Parts: sequence; structure tokens; C-alpha cells
Amino acid sequence: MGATNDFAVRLTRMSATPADATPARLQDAPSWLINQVSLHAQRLVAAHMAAAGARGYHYRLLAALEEFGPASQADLGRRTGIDRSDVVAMLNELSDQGLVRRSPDPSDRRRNVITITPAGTRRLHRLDRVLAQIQDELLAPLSPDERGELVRLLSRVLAHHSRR
Amino acid sequence: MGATNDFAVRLTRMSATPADATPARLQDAPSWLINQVSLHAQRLVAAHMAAAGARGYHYRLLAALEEFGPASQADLGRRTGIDRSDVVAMLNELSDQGLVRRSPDPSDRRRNVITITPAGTRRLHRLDRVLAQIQDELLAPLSPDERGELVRLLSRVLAHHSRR
DNA sequence: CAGATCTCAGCTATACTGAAATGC
DNA sequence: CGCATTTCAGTATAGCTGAGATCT
Repeated sequence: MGATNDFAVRLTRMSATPADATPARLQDAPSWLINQVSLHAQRLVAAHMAAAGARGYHYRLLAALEEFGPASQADLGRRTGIDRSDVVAMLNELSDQGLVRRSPDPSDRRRNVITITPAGTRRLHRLDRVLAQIQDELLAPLSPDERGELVRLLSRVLAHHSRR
Repeated sequence: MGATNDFAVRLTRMSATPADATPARLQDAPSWLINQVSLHAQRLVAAHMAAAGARGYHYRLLAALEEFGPASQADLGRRTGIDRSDVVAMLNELSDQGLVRRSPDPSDRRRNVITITPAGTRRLHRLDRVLAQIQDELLAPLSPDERGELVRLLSRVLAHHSRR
């Protein structure tokens, strides 16, 4: 019952403890589960996007441009959750590839207007299919209903933390 | 119905589109939801652990040591998912604080045996309470049943990807 | 004047790679 | 020999900060 007994039990079972067993405290902690699953998700995204000559950030920016139309860099950052500083670097890459166009905003000379090009739209649609494939690999063990339930729960958590 | 109409609708509603609206493609992608929630989780862990003079990595290592007893650095890495290289640096920090002890393994002279000290155990128990607080903040909008459901779903996804 | 925008240089944490030294 | 362990040096990425120049 006490700590002494637990220790004895542990000793006698030591050889049965796999060298890669996960501590129960971690196994049960939602924050740990989410971080571990997120790691696998990031690896899948990075690998599949790299195979298509892109990055996760590229997809986010192209999606925002197609869904909301031309926008300033500051708005793109707010819509995609990408830092103003990283938006600059990513747009450099995207415009080097001819996927977006950067032009000065005549109505507000502090801003650039970023526009998606036809090539950018084609790339986005190709990446849409890549992303669908990623979700399928990530959630392979879950049924469609379970996937919906997971999305619902995560959306509520995210909404809670996205308020100021 | 087609793309032309969608575009017209978007144009007429443009002024109503908040400057920080999230693209629907991202909003609906499980990989994006998981990564965003994971970001909030990491910020909570980093902030609360730092306030207690620790890090997420410290907690993982101390938990593995208390649950499975003294272990080699390689085993600790496998149990906590921390890279062999980072285990070295984290154990330097923990032993500088007197929370673990590093001693050569007499039965295998390649290895160190890492042991948690009484101070390490006290620190771990304090961090246990910190972590419970973190889970509560992270999952604030969910009921106990919903938290259980989320853990169940994430555990199955993680188990699927943790197989070789 | 306050505040927004774009850009650059640099920082931190996390995760990971390569290679050397040592020992099984 | 092949393989495992510890260690160090270094890389990559994401996310973030600070500051300067420009403009509203």
C-alpha cells in the first residue's frame, strides 16, 4: 500500500518496464498530448509541403489571399497568425516564385497591396489537395464522426484563447 | 453559383470582413487547429514553469525519474521524447540545481545513472500542481466529459503515429 | 503628436543531425 | 567488428522583439 511497497513492486517488475515507456503524468496531460500530436502534424505538413516545393506559411498566405482578396501585409499577418516580420520573408519567397505580386497602395503609401497571381492560385489548389492528404494521414485512426468531434472540441478551445 | 458570383458576394461584403478573419481552409483543417492549440499550450507551460523556476523539459525528466526510478540518459530520452543531445543540457541544469545526481554506472561504463534527489522530488510535486493548473486554463471551456473525450481521441491519434 | 506600416537584424526555444570518444 | 552511450558543435524552424524609416 505505501511507498515502500510500490518501490518493491517496481523493483520486481523492473525488467518488464520497456525502456521507452511514457510516464503516466505525461500520458494523461492534455497539454502533452496536444503538443505530441502537433509535432506529428508539423512533420507531416513540412514533409508534404516541401515535396510540393512549398511551406506551411506559404499555404496560409495564399489561402488568405484567395479567400479575402488583395490585402496589406499587416492584414495578412493578422489573418494567418504569422508575425509581421515573417510575412516579409515569406512574401519575398512567394513573389520570387511569381505566386504573388507586391505593389504600393496608392490610397495609403505606407502599405503594399499583395495580390495572388494565376500561378499562385494554381499552386494553392494543388496545395489544397496536399493538405487534404495530410489530414487523412494525421487522423487515420479516427472515424469521420470522431474527426468532427475532435475538430469541434479543438475549435472551442481555440476560440476561448483567441479572445484578447 | 459559380466563382463569379462568390467573388461578387465577397466584394459587396468586403467592408464587413474583419481585418483578422481566419481563412476557412485553415479554420477547418485539423492540423491547423492542433497546431494553434498546441501553441497556446506551449505558452502556458513555458510561462507557468518559468514562474516556478523550471521548464517543460525539466518536468518531463523529473517525472520519468520518479515513476521509473534511476535511469541512463538514453532511457530518459526515449521515455520523455527528448533528444539525446538535449537530455545532456537539461540534466546539466537539473544537477546544477541539485535536483538530480549523475553517477557512472558500474555495470556499464558507457552510461551515467541519473537519480532524482529529495529536492528533485519536492520540486516535481510542486510542478505537478502547476501542471494541473495549466490543464485547467487550457481546457477551461470544456466540461469534464468533454476533456475526457478530447484526451481519448488525441491518445488514439498519438498511439497510431508512435508505432514505428 | 500618436499610431500604423514595412523592413531588417537579432533572439529564444524546440527539435534534430553529425561526429568524436568511449565502452559493450 | 558492429552497436550503444555520452557529449559537443552546429543546423533549422517557428515565433517573437526592437528599432528605424516612412506615412496617416
